[in-house]
Amino acid sequence: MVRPTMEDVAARAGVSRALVSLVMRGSPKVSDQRRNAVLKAAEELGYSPHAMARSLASRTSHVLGVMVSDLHNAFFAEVVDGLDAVASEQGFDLIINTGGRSPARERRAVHSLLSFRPAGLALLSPVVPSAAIKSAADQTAVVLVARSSRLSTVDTINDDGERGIALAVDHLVSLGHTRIAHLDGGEGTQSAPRRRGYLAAMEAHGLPPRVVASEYTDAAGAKAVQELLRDGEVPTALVCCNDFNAVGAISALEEAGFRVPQDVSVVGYDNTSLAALRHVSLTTIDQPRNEFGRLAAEALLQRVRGERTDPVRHLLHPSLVVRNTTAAPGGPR
Amino acid sequence: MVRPTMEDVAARAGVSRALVSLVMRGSPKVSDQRRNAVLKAAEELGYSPHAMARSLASRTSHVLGVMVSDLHNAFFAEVVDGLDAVASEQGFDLIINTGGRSPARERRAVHSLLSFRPAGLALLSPVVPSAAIKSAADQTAVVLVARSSRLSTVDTINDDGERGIALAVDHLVSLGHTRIAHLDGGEGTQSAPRRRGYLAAMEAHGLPPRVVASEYTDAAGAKAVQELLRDGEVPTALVCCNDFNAVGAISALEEAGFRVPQDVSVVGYDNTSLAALRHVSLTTIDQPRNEFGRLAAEALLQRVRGERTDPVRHLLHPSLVVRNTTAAPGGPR
DNA sequence: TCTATTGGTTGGAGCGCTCCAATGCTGTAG
DNA sequence: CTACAGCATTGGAGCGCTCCAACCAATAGA
Repeated sequence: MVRPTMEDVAARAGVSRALVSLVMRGSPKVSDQRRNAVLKAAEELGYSPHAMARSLASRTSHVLGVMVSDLHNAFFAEVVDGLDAVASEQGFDLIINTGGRSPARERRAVHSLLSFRPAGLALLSPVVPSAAIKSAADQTAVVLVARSSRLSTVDTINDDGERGIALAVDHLVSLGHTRIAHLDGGEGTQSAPRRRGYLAAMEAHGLPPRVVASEYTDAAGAKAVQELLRDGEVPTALVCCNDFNAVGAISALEEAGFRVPQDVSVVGYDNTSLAALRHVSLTTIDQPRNEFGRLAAEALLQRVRGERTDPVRHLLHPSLVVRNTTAAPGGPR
Repeated sequence: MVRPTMEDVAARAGVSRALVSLVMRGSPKVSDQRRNAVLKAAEELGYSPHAMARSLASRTSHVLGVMVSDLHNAFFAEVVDGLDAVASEQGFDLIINTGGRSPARERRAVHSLLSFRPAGLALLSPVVPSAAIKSAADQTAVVLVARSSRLSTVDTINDDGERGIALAVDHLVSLGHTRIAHLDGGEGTQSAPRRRGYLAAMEAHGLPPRVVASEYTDAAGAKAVQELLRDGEVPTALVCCNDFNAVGAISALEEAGFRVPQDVSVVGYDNTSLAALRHVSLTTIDQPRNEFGRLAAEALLQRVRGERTDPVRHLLHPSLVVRNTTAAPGGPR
C-alpha cells in the first residue's frame, strides 16, 4: 500500500532524482542508457508519478474538471466522450463530478472541482446562477455547454434550437401537414429557443401556430396530448420539446386509438438512444453531442495555452433524423 | 486567475500560516476571535484550500476514484448517486472517470485515477483483466461493483442474478406459462448467473428449458426473436437478459404480428428508465442500484479507516417490477 | 595547448499545505 | 512571588515533485 517515490526510482537506477523527473516527462536530453535504466527501475518498483505533487511543483495542471448536471441523461455521456477524446489526445485528464440538477449540489461540485486547481472547467448544462459561474471563471478557464451566458470570460457551446425546430416543421410541411402543434418544454433550458423556432417556422409557412404547455418528461408529453384530445382539436403533427416528451405523446395517442404516423406524426428532439430503438423509431432532431464535447475541450485548451482571451460562442447546427413516426397526413405515402 | 494561498490569508488576518491551517481544518483549539479574523480574510480573498497540496502534505486523501465502464448506461448513474451520497456525507470527494468499455481505455482510466492517490477506488463493471485489478488493489482500497472476483484484497458488490431470473420465471409460471425461453446475454458480465438462474428455475418447476443465444442490445433481442420465429416454435413467454434486449424482442414480436402480452409475455432485467416509460411499460427485474453505490462507498471507507482488511462480498436481492408486458398466456385474464 | 561549446547530469529551492515540537501567555496553586 | 499547568499560537521540516542554475566531461575550434 506504500507507493514508491521518484527518490526510490533514482536510487535503484543509480541516478539523481532530477534525471528521473526528466525521463518521466519524456525529455529528449537524456542518454538512452540512463533512460533505460530509469524505466527499468520504475517498472520494477511499479512506480508511477504522483499527479498532485507534479502539478503542485510545476504550477500547472493537466486536469480538466467536468461538472455534469445530470449523470442520468445519456446526452451528457456523449459530450463527455468528446471532451475525453480531445483532452486525452493533448495529455489532459478529466475529473468528472455531478451536480444532480440541484443548484446547491452543483455549487459544491464546482467548488470541489476547483479545489483541484484544474486547468479548465467544463460545465454541462449547469443550473447554478450566473454569479457562481463568474466566480469560477475568475479562477480558471470555463466553458459552458448547453447553457448560454453573456459573461465575457466564459466560452459557450450550444445547438441552434431555433433552427432545429425549424427543420422539424419544414419536414412536416413538406409531407403535407398544416395542423402542427408544439409541445413546449416550459421552464427547461433550451425550451425558449425551441418555442421561438417553432413560431417563426410556422409563420414562415403561413400556418397558424398552436403551443401546448408541457415539460421534458414522458408523463408530461402524455398529459399534454390528453389535454389536446379533450379540446377536440387534434393536429395532424406534433413537434415535441424532446424525445421523452415525444414518446409520452405517442403512447397517449395510441391509447386514444390514434395510429402513429398514419393519423398523427410525431417529431422528438435530441436523438437520444431511446429514439433509435426499433420499438420507438422516432423521427427526431440530432444535436452533435460529441462535437459539443470536442469543441468544449478545445475552447478550454486554447485558453489554457493562452492562445485566446476573447470568448467564443459556438452555435452548432442540429440535423433531422427521419425514422418511422412521421408520414404524410392521412397515412404513409 | 492567480489564486490566494494560505500565506496570503495569514498575512491579511495578521496570524501565522499554521493558524490558518487549523481554522481551515475546523480545529477546536483556536480562539473565536482569531477564527473569525481568518474566516473573514479568507472570504475577502476568495480563498479555498488547495486540495492537492493538502493531501500531499497530510499524506492522506479525501478522494475516492470511480471508474465507470460505460457512462452511456444510466445504470451507473444511480450507482454513482449512491456512492456520492455516502462519500460526501463523510467528507470525501468523488473523481469519476470513464473507460468506454475498452480494456485499454479502462486501464488508462484506472492509471489516471491512481495518479491522484485516492483513498479508495470503485470500479463499476470493469472489463480489465483481474491482474490489473490486483495491481490497483496493491496501491489502494478497491471495490468492484457488478463484477465478481476472488481476489482477497478487493470487496465486491453484486446482485443475485440467479435469484433475479428466478423471480421472473416464478412470475411467469404463476401466470400459467409453461413454454418460457431465455434470451441469453452471451459474453456479457452477469449473463452466466442469469442463465444458471433460468435453468435452475425451469428445472425446479419441471419445465423444459430453452436458451436462445443473444446479447445485451435491442438489435440482438430482435434478431433472437426472429430466429425463434423461423424455427416455428414460439414460446408463450420470454425472459430476456436485460431491458434493451427485451425491447428489441418486443418490436420483433409485434412486427411478426404477435401482441405483447396477449400472445407473448416478455420480462426484462435491470429496470432501466426505459422500462418505466409508459410506451414501453416493461415488466422487469430491479437491482438496488443506489444501494450498490452506498455499499461500495461504505466498503471503501471501512478499509480506509482501517476497520477491516478481510474482503466483503455483498450479494443484493433483486426484485420483480410488474408492468404491462406480462399476462396469462392466451390474453390478459 | 587552451578556451568555447555542447549535451548530459545534478543539487537545491520551492510549490501550498500539514504536522510537530517549541513558544508565549494567561491563570491558579503553592 | 515563583512554579506550573493548560491553552493558543508559531516556525520549521517535509510531502513528491519541477525547474533552474551550476556543473562536468567530451569534443571542436583557435
